[in-house]
Amino acid sequence: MSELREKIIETSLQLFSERGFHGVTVNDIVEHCKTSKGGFYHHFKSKDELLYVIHDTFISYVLNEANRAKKRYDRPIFQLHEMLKSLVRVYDLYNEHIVVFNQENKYLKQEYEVLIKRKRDDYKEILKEVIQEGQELNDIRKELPTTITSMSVLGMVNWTYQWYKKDGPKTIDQIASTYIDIIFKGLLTEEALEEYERSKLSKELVF
Amino acid sequence: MSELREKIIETSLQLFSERGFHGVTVNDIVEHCKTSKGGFYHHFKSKDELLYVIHDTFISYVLNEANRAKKRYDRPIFQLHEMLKSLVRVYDLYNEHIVVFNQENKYLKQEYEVLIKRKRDDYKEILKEVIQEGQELNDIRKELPTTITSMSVLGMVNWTYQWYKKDGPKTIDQIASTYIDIIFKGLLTEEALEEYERSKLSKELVF
DNA sequence: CAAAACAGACCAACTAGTCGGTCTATAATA
DNA sequence: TATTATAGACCGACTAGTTGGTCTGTTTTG
Repeated sequence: MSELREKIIETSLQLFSERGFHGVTVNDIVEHCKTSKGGFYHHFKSKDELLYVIHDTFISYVLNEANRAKKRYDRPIFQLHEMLKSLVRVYDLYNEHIVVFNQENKYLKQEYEVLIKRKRDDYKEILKEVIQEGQELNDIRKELPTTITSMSVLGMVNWTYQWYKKDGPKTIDQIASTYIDIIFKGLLTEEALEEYERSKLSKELVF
Repeated sequence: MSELREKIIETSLQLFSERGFHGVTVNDIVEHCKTSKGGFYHHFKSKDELLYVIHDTFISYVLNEANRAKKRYDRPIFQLHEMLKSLVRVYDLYNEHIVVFNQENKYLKQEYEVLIKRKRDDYKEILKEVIQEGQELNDIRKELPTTITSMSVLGMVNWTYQWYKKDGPKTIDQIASTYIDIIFKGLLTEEALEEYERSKLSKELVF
């Protein structure tokens, strides 16, 4: 990987997350990088491609994490636990990517938008499946509508991009465990919740 | 209120929510309205002011609803119940406003941004207070960190703008009651939850 | 008739993207 | 080894097009 290419991504990540995609010109980026238009367009076809690269980096990462979570555990609620943990922990790795991802996705050019949408939909589908399977096992309350429930969970976690700061008063793991606490108490059946509490004590699940 | 002014707002609401603020030009708006630049700038100082008006309409409405909820009930968890209900029900009234509000707030010019931020912060503060008071009364679990909890709740509800469609398979009241179900089971203490269930049966709280 | 409402030609500023060219490093050649 | 050839990385002045906003009228209204 080229050094300049990485520097352009880092810089635009910071600028985009502060001022938004349309609040930053290509000139702004190259000035901050101490490079030139030529340097920029040598590495990227367009400003839109740069936006796509940022989107793809993040969504590919969490999608991969979700698939690993599904493989690592066989019980849906533990898969869910792992998915939530990784989805929140990403904030310490890709905070700015996430801000841009959630803020600017409407501005992706169609050719890129379809690629991102596919992965985004894949992620949603995995989450929905996990919840549905949890319901079939009577671990998750059957009276909850599956789709709304999965969007609730996703919303709660994804909203983090609006307020999370790395140097804030709470660590990302504290935030994650609060989310998981609320979600598991909210979704699980009494029996499953008791079992989950026991497995926490026995350190079967490490945080 | 001028008729053209309303038409401009309606039109831009639709266009902004589809293509984003920067994906719509003033010319696009006036063409759709069958009016002219003169017409537009007679009613708005700038495109930015129009964006502000859209933001303010929505946030002022929900802020007002929150204050009414606080007055109507004296017990925090009932205030919370009412706040959530109104915050979700707004989707059938201001769906497009909300999409724009959540998508384009970064592009508000500073003079407008401070005004919106104040109201937004007011709303968050009310929600946080309600949850804190609920904790003091032992209605809401004391082990939950107040701030993260209130942001969780807000996130879950606010994320709705990402997927809700008026003509979708679920009514807004079904969605609201699912949210409330999950949140109340997630946040309330056992005793408070039992009481809440009883008051639902006795129709003390109507949905 | 005066003031408000609207029309639309026009402008100045800005922006993404281009293109001919340079510079450096490594490989091929003699 | 000395020289030439080639390729990739990068430069920056320039362009073509777009956009928000203005300004001078004209029409409508009370």
